[in-house]
Amino acid sequence: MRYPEFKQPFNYAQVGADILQWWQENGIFEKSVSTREGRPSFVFYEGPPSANGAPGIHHVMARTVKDIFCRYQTLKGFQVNRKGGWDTHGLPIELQVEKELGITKEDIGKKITVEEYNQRCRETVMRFKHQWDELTEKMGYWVDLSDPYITFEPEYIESCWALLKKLYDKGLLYKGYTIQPYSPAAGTGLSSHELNQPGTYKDVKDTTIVAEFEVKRDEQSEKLFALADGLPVFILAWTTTPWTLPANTGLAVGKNIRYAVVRTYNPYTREPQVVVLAKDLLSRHFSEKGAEASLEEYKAGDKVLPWRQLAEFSGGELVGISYQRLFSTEAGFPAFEGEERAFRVIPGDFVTTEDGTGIVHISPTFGADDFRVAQQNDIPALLVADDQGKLGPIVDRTGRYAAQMGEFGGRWVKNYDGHDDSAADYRTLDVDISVRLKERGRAFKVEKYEHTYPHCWRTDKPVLYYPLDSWFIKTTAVKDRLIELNKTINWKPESTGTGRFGNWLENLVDWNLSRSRYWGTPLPIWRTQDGSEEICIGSIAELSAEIDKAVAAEVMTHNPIKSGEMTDLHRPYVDDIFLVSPSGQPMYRETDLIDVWFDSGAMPYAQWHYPFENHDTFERNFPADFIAEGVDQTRGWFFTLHALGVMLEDSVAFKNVIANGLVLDKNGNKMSKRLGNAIDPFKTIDQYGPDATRWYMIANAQPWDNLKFDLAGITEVQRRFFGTLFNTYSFYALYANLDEFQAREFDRVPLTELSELDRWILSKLQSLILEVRGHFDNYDPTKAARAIQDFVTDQLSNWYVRLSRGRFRKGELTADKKAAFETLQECLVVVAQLMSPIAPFFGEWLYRNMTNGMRAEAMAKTTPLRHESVHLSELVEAEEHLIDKALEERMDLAQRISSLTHSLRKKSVLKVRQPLQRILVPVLTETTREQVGKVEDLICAEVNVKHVEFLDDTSGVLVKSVKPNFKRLGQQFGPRLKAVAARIQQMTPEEISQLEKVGQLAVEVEGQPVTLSPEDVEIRTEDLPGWLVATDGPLTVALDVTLTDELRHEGIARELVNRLQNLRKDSGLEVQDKIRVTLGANQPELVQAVEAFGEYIRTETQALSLDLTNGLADGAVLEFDEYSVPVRLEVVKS
RNA sequence: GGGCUUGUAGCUCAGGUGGUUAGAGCGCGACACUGAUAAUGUCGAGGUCCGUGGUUCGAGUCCACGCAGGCCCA
Repeated sequence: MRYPEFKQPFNYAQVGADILQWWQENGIFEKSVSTREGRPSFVFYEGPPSANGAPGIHHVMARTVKDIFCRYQTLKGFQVNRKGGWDTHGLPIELQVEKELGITKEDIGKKITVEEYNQRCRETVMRFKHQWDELTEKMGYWVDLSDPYITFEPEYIESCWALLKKLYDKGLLYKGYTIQPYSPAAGTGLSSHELNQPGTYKDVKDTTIVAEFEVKRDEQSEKLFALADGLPVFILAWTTTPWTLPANTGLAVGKNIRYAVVRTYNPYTREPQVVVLAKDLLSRHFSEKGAEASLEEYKAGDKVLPWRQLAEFSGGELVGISYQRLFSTEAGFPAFEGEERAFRVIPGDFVTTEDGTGIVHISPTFGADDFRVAQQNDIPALLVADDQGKLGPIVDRTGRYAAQMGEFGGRWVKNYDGHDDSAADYRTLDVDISVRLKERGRAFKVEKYEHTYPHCWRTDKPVLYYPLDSWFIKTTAVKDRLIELNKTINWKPESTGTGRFGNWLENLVDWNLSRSRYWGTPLPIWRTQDGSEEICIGSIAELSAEIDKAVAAEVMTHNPIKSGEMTDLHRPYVDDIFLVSPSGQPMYRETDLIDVWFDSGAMPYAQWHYPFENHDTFERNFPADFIAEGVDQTRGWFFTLHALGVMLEDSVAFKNVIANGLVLDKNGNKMSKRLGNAIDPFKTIDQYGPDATRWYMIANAQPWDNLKFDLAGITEVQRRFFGTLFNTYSFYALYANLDEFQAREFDRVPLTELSELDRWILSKLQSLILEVRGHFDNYDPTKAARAIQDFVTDQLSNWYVRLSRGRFRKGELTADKKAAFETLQECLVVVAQLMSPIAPFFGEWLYRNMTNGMRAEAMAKTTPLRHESVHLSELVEAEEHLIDKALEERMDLAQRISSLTHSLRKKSVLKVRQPLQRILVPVLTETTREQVGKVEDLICAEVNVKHVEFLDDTSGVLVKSVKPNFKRLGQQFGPRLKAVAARIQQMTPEEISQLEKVGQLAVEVEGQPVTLSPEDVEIRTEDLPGWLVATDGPLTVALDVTLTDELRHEGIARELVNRLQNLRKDSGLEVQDKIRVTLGANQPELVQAVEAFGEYIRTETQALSLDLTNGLADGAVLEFDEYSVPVRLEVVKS
């Protein structure tokens, strides 16, 4: 057997396993790289995954996208190195280890040494590596797993250090501080990337306060007191974080916002007072009834708060007013440096009248905007000294009030330590502060309010905005260049590049590098205690040289690098190294680690240990031609790659990028283990096979759209696409083997001798090659997949093979039969190749089944099919001269005429098995007649009629109608179009005829002469009087339903064939088995049919003889229509 | 609140530059075809193309404003 044959049901998962094994045994992946040595390279960067968790189905999606283009470019002849990598540092691993050990950050260095802790991280981070490797192999993702880059290795860290030093030398690395999101529970500042984690922003109900700040009476405020009639005046400010109120040092107003001065009462103490708030927000705080209620008669128990607006001021007029501190030193709260400059009204550009009071309470240590406007207006922050005398905010790093904070000293700002807060009388700090303010008449409104607030993505606790020392990379210095170069990157989809990424670049801030953690790349900067001298280390050698100086200065006892004691650059070892400054001062390492995103952004350099070695390799592999990751990486890996590329090389780091969307469950919900709707990638691949899984993911939606993952979709792909392709192959294999046919690359039937059908499918095939190449080149795998699928199912299987079956089945191996085999063989081999980037296993299976028999000769003659694997082959070029548009057009006509005829048969209840005499096709042009004439045989065979009859003008039976060509007429007539169109629809047959013959027609529309040309209308035939017709656009078909005796007899013959074939099948006969048939001669029509068409019946059913007899009583009976025919069937063993 | 994005049949998706009957597959019902086919064909049921305005002779398509979902950020 030359072509392997397979039984249904076909096991696609097994193909995956078998091909995988064959790849591994024969080193096909390695060969796909090594055989391209010396060819131009296509550079791909693997974004490193972290192996501290099990891979999910979305990883199959992401990696399929990556794999497709690497395989495609390999087919195109490029060498595609794919170095794998692992992302190993960072908070997720640390938190996982803490959880497993049952410790917190505070315990590190106490309950467990940093050394042990980091060792534990190192072990944990690769825990799921074997699962990742297994998935990589099973899904057919080709990446070099044997020599991956690993971000915790000394060489990798050393590269990062070298890059940092380059930035340092360029002045792009600096120490500063900002108000940053900070997670007291995790004990760390949160990067913007971490705050970008899904689920970070949550709706929470907090106690909120509209606090009353009592205005001091002075020159500035006299205009208010002049209205107040002796009452105290308060400024109202709203906050959702009452715990920041004791740190208040200023109030911000909008310069152009209008503020109202209102006479009213304190709702809690019922004291009369005057308050100030934004005019636009009056209705939020006061009712309409209150404006009418008597000011004088307000008393305890009244629900309606009376109020009167006294005056209006702009924010600018309020600036400079002073007010009393809310929590005073007299009440036990601490004095602080610069207090005399505090408690003033200042302008703030961020103030709105969206909510609150239009006045914003400012605590410079707890808000980024606050910090900025406070600095601009010389408002001090409230700072207190810690036990070492160092000044800091009123909240310490664990999220607790400083001891100095009077009655609230030592209180938790939020529940960061997990204390029991379930008791009914439990009161949060926010509540206690509210209560105190209410008692003192300093609260105007206290209420629970639901708003969104960021939470630490891992501990789930609310973040604090908190001042932290930080090292920054000054990305703002190269902002313009980042934007400029970004415009040269081909983003898929484009909007992610221009919108999401581009807008982000437009609003860039400096990159905060610092992380106060343990497991990560240490910041290689040493400083003197006073910070006046510092050094940035760029290599191990440099560090060693500096240690030598320190040893000489007796700051260090010996050099642990030279002695071989220090082989790891992580903490705690680097922290034990002290250097000496030029002035002889000891220098200590800045204890920060760097953002893990620096690690991954550094992979173009660090994966090669550049700049310490592999200069050539780096040069050859920078920048990347292609990367692909999830859209969530936009401000993560995509950004850090780009930023470092621009800052270090003044270049993009990648030229083409696909940002793929999320994989959701079939209902569009996010997959999560908790909800139990997560799809197990291993089970999916085991059950459906890798190819159908990959194909479904790619064909169903564009990679950058979210994918609603539905297993039923894989089944459909498997049935419809892979099933059809498998069957097409099986058909080829079955008949090729029966004929002992072996395709060769030589001695093929010449093109000129091929049938219409052959030349048609080959034309379609070339168009497909062009189309698929175009889509892949354009990084659009979905359109490529859909084009291949449509070709295989609609064109190849459902038209070419369907209409060619007879050619394969019958007789000797004639030139026509050989041509059919060769054409189908050509199509299948090309399809195998085109599909192989998306379905690498099935593509390989099909390619090898189709070509293994040709290999020896191909190798001997060095022809295209010499390659043992489709993935080693070279992508076929479209032979454009084979594309015959006229042929494609007339085949399209054949398909549509057939479809119309089927439709007519259905209406007339005439099954296809019943032959009919003719169909009638009106033709308006000679070319249509010629086109249809060339495919007449195909149509007749498909719809079982004897011939196609054309009707033209001379027949005198055509009824024509016209349809306005709106596109053309609209441009010509504009507003008059409706009238013109109406006139056209009223055209008489004579007018139509004149338009056709003369080439123009003068008519009158609304009293105006209008000249119509044939292009202005579409002339079509719609009806044949006396005939049942079907139409499809300009095509009309009529069916002659007259049945003659001969046609009836042939119909009977075909029924007999059908029943006999079924009987053969049911009896378990093979296709090539011969039979002898005896039929009961019990009906005259039947006897006539058998006599007339006996030869036909015998050929179709492989019958050596076909006899009629009256004596058949027992045995099987063939039943159809009104007939019931006894039959005896004998098998003839050959 | 801002940026980006999606909204077309029960489901998944197509619908260059505006053109008058909005398509496909799946699913559902019926009938048919088939010695490769668990495939396929024909017919049928199923659409206020998210809404409201606007531009235009003409809007699923362009513009504005909304609504709903998603992602990212404040």
